[in-house]
Amino acid sequence: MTVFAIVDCNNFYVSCERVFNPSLNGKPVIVLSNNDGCAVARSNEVKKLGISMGAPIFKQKALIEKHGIHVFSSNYALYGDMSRRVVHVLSEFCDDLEVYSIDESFLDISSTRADQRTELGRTIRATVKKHTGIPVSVGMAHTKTLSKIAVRLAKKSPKADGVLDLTDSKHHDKALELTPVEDVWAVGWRYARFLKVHGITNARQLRDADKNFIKKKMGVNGTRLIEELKGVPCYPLDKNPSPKKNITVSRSFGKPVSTLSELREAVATYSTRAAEKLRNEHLTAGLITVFIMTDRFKPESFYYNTRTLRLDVSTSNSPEIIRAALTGLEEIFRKDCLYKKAGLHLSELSPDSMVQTVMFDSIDRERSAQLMASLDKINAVMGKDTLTYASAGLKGSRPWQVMFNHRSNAWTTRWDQLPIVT
DNA sequence: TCTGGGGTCCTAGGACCC
DNA sequence: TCTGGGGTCCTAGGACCC
Repeated sequence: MTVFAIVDCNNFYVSCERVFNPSLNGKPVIVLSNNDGCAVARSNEVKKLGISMGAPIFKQKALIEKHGIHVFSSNYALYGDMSRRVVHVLSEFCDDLEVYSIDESFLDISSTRADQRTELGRTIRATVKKHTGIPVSVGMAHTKTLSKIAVRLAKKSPKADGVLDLTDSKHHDKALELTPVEDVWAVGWRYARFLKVHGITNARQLRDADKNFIKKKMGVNGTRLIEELKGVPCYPLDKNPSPKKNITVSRSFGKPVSTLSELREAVATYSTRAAEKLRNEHLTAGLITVFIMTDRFKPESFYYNTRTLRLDVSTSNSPEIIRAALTGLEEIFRKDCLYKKAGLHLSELSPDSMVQTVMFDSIDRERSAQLMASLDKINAVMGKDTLTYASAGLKGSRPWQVMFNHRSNAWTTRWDQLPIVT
């Protein structure tokens, strides 16, 4: 029988900040979303104060001051790099590894002897800490869902001390009882509300609930969830994630904008980023959807619109994507609106080796591919945005640009921001 | 629910076909 | 134009994840 281990980084973004600023250890720390909007990572000290995940930060001002909470803007360059380092360490323990998210990986540890599993967990924990500075927790079980329950308890229980083996079903009743239903993987707040109304408040009750009743509300995923809680695996380890099906680039603006020219700059900038993502994945897009919206917390004046355009030939060429996006933008732009956010989705993605060209194609695809490759290379070597498109506007004169008022340094990915040992 | 961004999967319903 | 069953494809919307 398969045994999954999930390795989960504790308070990941906060831990990354602490690696490069150890004086933050033991202190309350929050990391914010883009535009410094809401809390996306909290240290244990902050969790105890009752600030929840996703809490809008402007509502927490008083608490922040009272407790001297250290607040950081998110620094994805740093977190992405630290994440790669953690995965690198894990890959030395296990070839069968699925990188599930920026701070979680599943390992197939079926070949480890039962009486050595906890020891393996401890070794993984110590090694990741030693090589990266990041504290992790480990949960083990016969299904992914149960391993998530195990890792949650591993963090909470002082006795477990960060590692919990939940393969033995004799511990299941107790563990599932200790897990509120809203903390079960695949149960969001809407399903949680529904389940509680029907008297299901913990994972044990969910496991023992009537399958058809759950299926009616939650569909096949509900059925799978119950099976997984019973120890029957429905989700295998996915070592090679299938290629992306959509690419989205969107941002809330640092300040609301009202003019078409500012929106054009923003949309051109996002288009450039989206095209880079495509090329990184060796994909091309056949469909592009552009959208703009005003402040969604002001329903009286809310405006949202999208336009979808089909590209004649599936492409990852920046200028073509910019052109299509701007065409769509002009169709949905409305005067007298204060826009808060814009973005684009790319879909109908296919490998760039399989592009179907049309007869009488006006673009020299080979040449433009070479141009894009050179551009990506220059930006990779000289720094992001060394070469950009004029339509994206000039750096420094973009009022719409995202605000990061509390950003730490990109300690590991930028030469000018390396930590200095004194 | 809740003031970010980037994803995935599932389902219901409509259009259209034979 | 309606009557019937059965199927596919597409899209929008809803739910979830981190």
